Amino acid sequence: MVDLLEVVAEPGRRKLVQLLAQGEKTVTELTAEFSVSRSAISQQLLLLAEVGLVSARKEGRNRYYRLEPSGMTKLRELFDSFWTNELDLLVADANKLHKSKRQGEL
Amino acid sequence: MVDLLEVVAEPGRRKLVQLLAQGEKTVTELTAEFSVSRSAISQQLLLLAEVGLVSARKEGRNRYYRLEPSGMTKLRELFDSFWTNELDLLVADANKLHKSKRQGEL
DNA sequence: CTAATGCGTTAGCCACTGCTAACGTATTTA
DNA sequence: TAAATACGTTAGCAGTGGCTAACGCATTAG
Repeated sequence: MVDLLEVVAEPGRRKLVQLLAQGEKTVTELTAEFSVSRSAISQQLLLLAEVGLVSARKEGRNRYYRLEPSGMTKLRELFDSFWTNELDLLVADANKLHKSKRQGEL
Repeated sequence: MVDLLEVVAEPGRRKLVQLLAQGEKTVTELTAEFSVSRSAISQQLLLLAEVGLVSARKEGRNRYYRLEPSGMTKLRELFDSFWTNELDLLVADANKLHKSKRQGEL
C-alpha cells in the first residue's frame, strides 16, 4: 500500500489521525481508544509514518506520535486536485436545489 | 465495503469519478481509459452506485453513468468533517514555514 | 539485578478485494 | 430472424489487509 489517500481513508487510520490532531500521543494512549491490540495500532502507525502523515519522538520508553504537517499538506493538495471545478459546480447546483426545497429560496 | 470515503479512495474508482466529472459516459467509454476488463469496470461502477456516488440512465443498449450530486455533496461533507480546525492550523503553520524558506517572507 | 512496561517485529490466519472468464439478457443491426 | 453489441451477473482465483499471538529489545521501577 503506497497511495496516500487510500491509506488515510481506512476508518481505523482516519480515527488515528483525528486523535493525533489533538496533539502528541503514545501508542498505548491511542490503543486505549480502540478495541484491537496494541500491535495492530502500532502497525497502522508505521504505515501512516511510511506515507509521511505522522512521525514519532522517543522519550524514555514511550514513543510519542504526532501528525506531520508536510504530510497533511500533501493530503490536502491531493484532495484539492481530486476535487475539480466540475465537482464544485455539481455540488453547488445540488445545494441550490436542496436549499430551495427546504427553505423556499432561490 | 460500505464506507464512502474508503470506496472513493481506491485509485481506480477515483479515476472513474474524475472521468465522470466531465459528463455522462457509457461503461465501454470508461473501460477504454483503463487496462482491465469491462466486467471489472462494471463492478466498480456498481459499487460507486451502491454508496450513492453515481447513477445510471439506460438508453438503448447503453447505460450512461453520471455523478450523483447528492453523493458528491455527502463526500465533501465527510472530508470537511474529517478536516478539523486543528488540521487547518497545522498545515497553515507548515505553509508559513515552507514559504518563508522559499521566498524569505514572514 | 530482576521485574515490569512500552514498542516494534514477525509469522500466520482469515476475510475481503479486484480481477478474469464465461454466461445470460436486452437491444440494435444486417 | 440471426448476428452483434452493451451490460450485468456469477464463480472462482490470486493477492492483499488487518488482525492476534508470541517474541525480542530498550527503558524504567523495585
